[in-house]
Amino acid sequence: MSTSQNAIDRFSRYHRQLADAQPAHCAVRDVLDRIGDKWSMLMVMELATRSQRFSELHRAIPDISKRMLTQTLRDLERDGLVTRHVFSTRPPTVEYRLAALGQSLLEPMAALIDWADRRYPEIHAARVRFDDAPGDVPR
Amino acid sequence: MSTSQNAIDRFSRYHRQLADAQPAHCAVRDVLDRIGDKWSMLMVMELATRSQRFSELHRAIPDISKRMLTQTLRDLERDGLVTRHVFSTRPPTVEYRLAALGQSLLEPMAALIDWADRRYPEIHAARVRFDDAPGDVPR
DNA sequence: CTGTATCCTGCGTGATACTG
DNA sequence: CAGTATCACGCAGGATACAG
Repeated sequence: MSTSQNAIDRFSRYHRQLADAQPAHCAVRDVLDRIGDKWSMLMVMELATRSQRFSELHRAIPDISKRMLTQTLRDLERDGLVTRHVFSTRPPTVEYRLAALGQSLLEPMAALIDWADRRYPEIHAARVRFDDAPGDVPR
Repeated sequence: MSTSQNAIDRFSRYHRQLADAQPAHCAVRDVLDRIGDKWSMLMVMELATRSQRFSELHRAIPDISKRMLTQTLRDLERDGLVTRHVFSTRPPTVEYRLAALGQSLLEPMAALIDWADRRYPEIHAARVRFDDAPGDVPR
């Protein structure tokens, strides 16, 4: 729990700043926002398997629009998690690779995914229990 | 890297299902969505410090509306991450506690937050570099 | 093949007022 | 104190057409 404690403390400090109405830009919030967006982590995981081209990625993740594919890749590139390599062929070839920074994200991400996978039965059970609870709507 | 590999494999399987146009409900996607929402993780971290009442939480996280505070707590309760304890006083007292399931999320969350904190300088630098790059807008 | 440019919609969220 | 009920809105994200 000692490793969690640091994180918690950082959050507390951040919240205290907010309470004092200070702008308080928070690195964690920033990263959480990225984690949170619909496609970024999916993309990182996909590129963890191997470097891939634009259309390969599109095939790998079929339910993303080209618009979002482009935008997500651009954001990841901007943050230094992914690198973009253009080959001057006709038609053009563009390959996306996971940068070292992106690689380093894999470990903590995997920890979270393992948690999700292991705990999902419990979460699901809790949901069923909650939804079946008497006095469902009235509070 | 062996621990990441399992997670990656699970994602690949998930994507393959999607590619075959199967419904493919994914536990990971489910959990990522929760991580992604604006307040859930903030709340879990806050409750990790200590159990708190509704208004204490509101003071601790000043920039959340009562509406979202209620909703987030309800969702967390539904998922079994948080428990809700009502005391029949006047006026009513309600205390929210982190359930065991919620506690178990702390470790992987902390790993991610540590990553965010440690890597933020690199990310920030990458952004500056990207934004200052020549041929900024034209692609 | 690898994108961009528009247009459009829904949903997550905030603001405000009300209640037991 | 601990919520609910309503309204209102921005913007993330989808669909489609076009371009180098």
